[in-house]
Amino acid sequence: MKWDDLDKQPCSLARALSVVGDRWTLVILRDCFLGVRRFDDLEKRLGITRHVLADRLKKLVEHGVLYKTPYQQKPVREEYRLTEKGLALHPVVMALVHWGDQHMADERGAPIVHVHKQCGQFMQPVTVCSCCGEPVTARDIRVEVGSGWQDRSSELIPEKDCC
Amino acid sequence: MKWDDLDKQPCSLARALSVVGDRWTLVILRDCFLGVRRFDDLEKRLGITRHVLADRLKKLVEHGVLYKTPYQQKPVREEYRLTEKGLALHPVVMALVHWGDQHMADERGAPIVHVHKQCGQFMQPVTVCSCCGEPVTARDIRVEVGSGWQDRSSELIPEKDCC
DNA sequence: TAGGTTGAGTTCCTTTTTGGAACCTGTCAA
DNA sequence: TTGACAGGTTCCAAAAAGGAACTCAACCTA
Repeated sequence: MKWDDLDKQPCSLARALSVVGDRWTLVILRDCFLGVRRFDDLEKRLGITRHVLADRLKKLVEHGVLYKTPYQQKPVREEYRLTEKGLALHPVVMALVHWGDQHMADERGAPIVHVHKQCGQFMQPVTVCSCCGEPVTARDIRVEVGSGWQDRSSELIPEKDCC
Repeated sequence: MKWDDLDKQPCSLARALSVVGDRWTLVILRDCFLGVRRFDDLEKRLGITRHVLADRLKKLVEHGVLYKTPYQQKPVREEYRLTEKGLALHPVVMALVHWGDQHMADERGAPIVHVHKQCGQFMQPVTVCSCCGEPVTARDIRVEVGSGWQDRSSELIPEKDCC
């Protein structure tokens, strides 16, 4: 299967990855979450080549994850900012950063820490159930077919558990 | 910057993406979380080419995300299973699926739904603060330098907020 | 007013990665 | 003896990424 066909699968993860699943996109979005907004700043910080950066930004704008807005006239200069759809990716970024902190950090520990403005404490992201509020892990979840399912591939959910 | 240098950055997201940030890895891991374990099953379900699949599985084993374990002798056949490090990626997968459900689904809704075994309800993942337990969004977080920081690039955290 | 700088890209060419198909290796079953 | 199965490897063409140079319009500076 070609990568561009991934978003046609009946799978939300595949659809999400068709937007953010390439080599550079989430690194770009990390910087957007840190407040970086300009093409040149992104290029300097990321060490990405300019035409890949231009391409990724265009796609993110097309997908409604970022939007361009002018910050000066004459000459017109535009910056990229997160839309609500883009801001909604924050749990993804936090989850990845947390996994990196836990499993990929060196002996010095986390390079960046997060402060929760409301409670003022250093925090890690915890994933909880929207119904009962308890923390969930892979072992606590069972998967079922939902309304968006097309039964043309009825074998898509195996019987086995992940562990 | 080359992709292979990404894990040398003082950034947990970059380090995480050096493992799971390519086009196919998270799709493979999605199937692992669904209980798919064998090379052939992965190939059939994913539509990935065999040598990319072999390469990604090898890398995931090298990084300790999956492990190989024999399920028969003569001939030896091995399957791939998630390690604890791999299971710890579940919040990442859940966050991506949830974002896909919310922002990339068609009119039919989510193809797959999750049941929380403990409470028996359909659930969505919610990211909360590890200290106060309140839900957190991008706007609720402030970033600070942590112990793993190397100050060779002191400009890495801009002053601006993300929105 | 000539020359340099800035921001945001494009273009061109080379190197790496994918996609797609075919091939290989043990074992078992017909 | 042939074929199937599982789990790969090998080969080649096509697509994507890396790297450097070029563009363009407006501004700054001497």
